[in-house]
Amino acid sequence: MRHATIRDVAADAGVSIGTASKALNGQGRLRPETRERVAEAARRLGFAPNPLAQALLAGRTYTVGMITTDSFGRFSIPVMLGAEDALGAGRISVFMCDTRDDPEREHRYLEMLIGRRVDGLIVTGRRIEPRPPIGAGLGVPVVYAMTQPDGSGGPDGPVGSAVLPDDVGGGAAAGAHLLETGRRHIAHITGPERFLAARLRARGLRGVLAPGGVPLAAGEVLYGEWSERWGREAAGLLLRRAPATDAIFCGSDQIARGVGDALRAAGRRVPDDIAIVGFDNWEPMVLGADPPLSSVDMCLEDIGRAAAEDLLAAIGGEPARGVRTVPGRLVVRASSASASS
Amino acid sequence: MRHATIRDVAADAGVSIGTASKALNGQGRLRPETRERVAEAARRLGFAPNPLAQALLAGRTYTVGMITTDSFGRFSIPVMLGAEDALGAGRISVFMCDTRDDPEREHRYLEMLIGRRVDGLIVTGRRIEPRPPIGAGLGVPVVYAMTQPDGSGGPDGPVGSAVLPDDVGGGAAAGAHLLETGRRHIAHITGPERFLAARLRARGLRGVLAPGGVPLAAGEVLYGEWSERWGREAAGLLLRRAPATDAIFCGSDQIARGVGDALRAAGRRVPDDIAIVGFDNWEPMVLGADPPLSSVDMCLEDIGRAAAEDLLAAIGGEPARGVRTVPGRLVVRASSASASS
DNA sequence: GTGAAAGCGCTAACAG
DNA sequence: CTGTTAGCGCTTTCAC
Repeated sequence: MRHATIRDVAADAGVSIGTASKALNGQGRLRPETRERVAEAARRLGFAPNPLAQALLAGRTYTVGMITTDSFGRFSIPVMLGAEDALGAGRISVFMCDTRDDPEREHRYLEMLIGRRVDGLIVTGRRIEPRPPIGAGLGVPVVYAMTQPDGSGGPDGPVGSAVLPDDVGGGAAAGAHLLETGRRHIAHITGPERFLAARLRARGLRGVLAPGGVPLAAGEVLYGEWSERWGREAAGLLLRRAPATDAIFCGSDQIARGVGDALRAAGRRVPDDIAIVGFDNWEPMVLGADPPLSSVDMCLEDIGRAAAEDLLAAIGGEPARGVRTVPGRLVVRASSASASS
Repeated sequence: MRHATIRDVAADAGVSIGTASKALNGQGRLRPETRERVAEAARRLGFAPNPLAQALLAGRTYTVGMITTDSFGRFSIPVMLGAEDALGAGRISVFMCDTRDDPEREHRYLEMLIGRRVDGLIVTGRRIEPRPPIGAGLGVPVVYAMTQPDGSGGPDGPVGSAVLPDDVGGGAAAGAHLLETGRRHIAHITGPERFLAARLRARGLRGVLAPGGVPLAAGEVLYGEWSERWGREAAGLLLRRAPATDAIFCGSDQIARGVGDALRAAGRRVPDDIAIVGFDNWEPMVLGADPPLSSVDMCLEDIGRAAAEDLLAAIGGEPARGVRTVPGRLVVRASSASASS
């Protein structure tokens, strides 16, 4: 099944190639009847223009490269999905590249993508900390999603814009929800302090507790790891240090799972004695828990979509600047129902 | 930074375009010194041939389309990673397409990929049951990974080959391991019976129990759902029906988690009283569990890699036929250590 | 209104 | 050994 070319269409319609092209693209002035004849021929032959030829001529490929350092992990996947969705709607195809966090692979992919004349690049990651920019003077727009370039981009100014989740807002939403449901001894167990996301979420939480004069249970944020194990360990610690705790906001759903297990083992009921709110809204984790976990959803697909929109705008000549944040949303489930008291 | 063209290189080296091409591609007979001069010019100018032009001419794009129905879920991601890895090594780039299980989207993507003249297609899924073939007479080879086409492919014979995990082997490995570690009352809790994967895993387990005259604890496979909730429920059921059970092989890690929680709640110790083996070796699940879960790893990346290899072979004119199975491996962790007795 | 011709960047066949 | 030519499929002047 060879592809029909415009030549075939022209022959079939009894016109020249140039005329056929004009007819198909609505260019120039042609007799409507000619246009129709060409359209008809194209339809009959199942003609579709060869994008390679078009690209060669136009210098635009309608492709973009998506580079992830995250092995398509839990975070970058939804981001990529959202981006792919938004780009696909604009008839843009996506080359996917997984660098496995290897700078050398990243470089190879970058060369390949530029070589293939992509119209733009989306770089995704698993951590929001600034990373070395992917390259300067590439000649194509770059948008970062779930990660951001460090520095201000060198001599040429910023090398691209970035779209990030609203970690501060997420922490605040969790805190507000716990306050609203009557909790007054709220603790925070989260990942390593060196993670910007952990610090921002903590800041968001503090931001809503402080105005109400509600201190953090245990007096401080319990930084540790992003693991269930740490959740279990920290919960034990917390029960000893601050037995009055009636709510725990966790920096991840995995931590929340560990916390839940430890509370149950210690004979505390969730949510009656202690409410739990997680972060990520990672379905298998939050729905598998007993009771199901309330959690902050970063709306990763929206981040991807936003990044794609910014990229399309940049390709169109209207580059976004700086960092943009996408709001998340709190999903309330049984683990943080109102205290029964 | 405009891309240097072969014309620039030719000019810089003081030769004609044709000569430059030959020099760069090692064709024809040229004076070594000329070759060197051209190579030098290319290097200096950072020349890289325009793949669009090459593709236009050669009718090969060195791109393949990867279509997933799974929204890049837990199963298709590692598969895609493996495939992308193997293809990337062959300098082939991957267009990624997520159909969200929507036949119409699938069709759109298919048209787009064929239109872009991909050299081949990889179709991945989340279930191994036969699915409607993606299309017949596409003119490009297709390999299915983690899914397979139904029918025998219509008038033209099979429309492509398929690469699947070894579910039977996985079930057998789990059973053998439990027998070897001294368990004799082995139960099986798994997902819905309508899932081929569930039936195959059960078959594998039975295949190793039967020869040793070891009956299945509770007398039958407990089919249910792929969820923690079902794991909890089924474990309760099992303890009532077959209190002597000393090992449970679970059809998924999520089920295994639920089982573990229920056993703990019932006062049974893992692994001392009852061993647990899961399936999928899904790291966040198996490592987060307490104790960490033994689990069967389907080696999804290998499946992807195998699919990519088959596709490359097919593109090269040596299409694979039928269904190929990739061996998994059992990862033993604390949840199935030998009975202490 | 329509056709002929040039050219996007490259390779392959043929002259010289 | 090297240069010239044709052409992949398409769009876009520019004549007619």
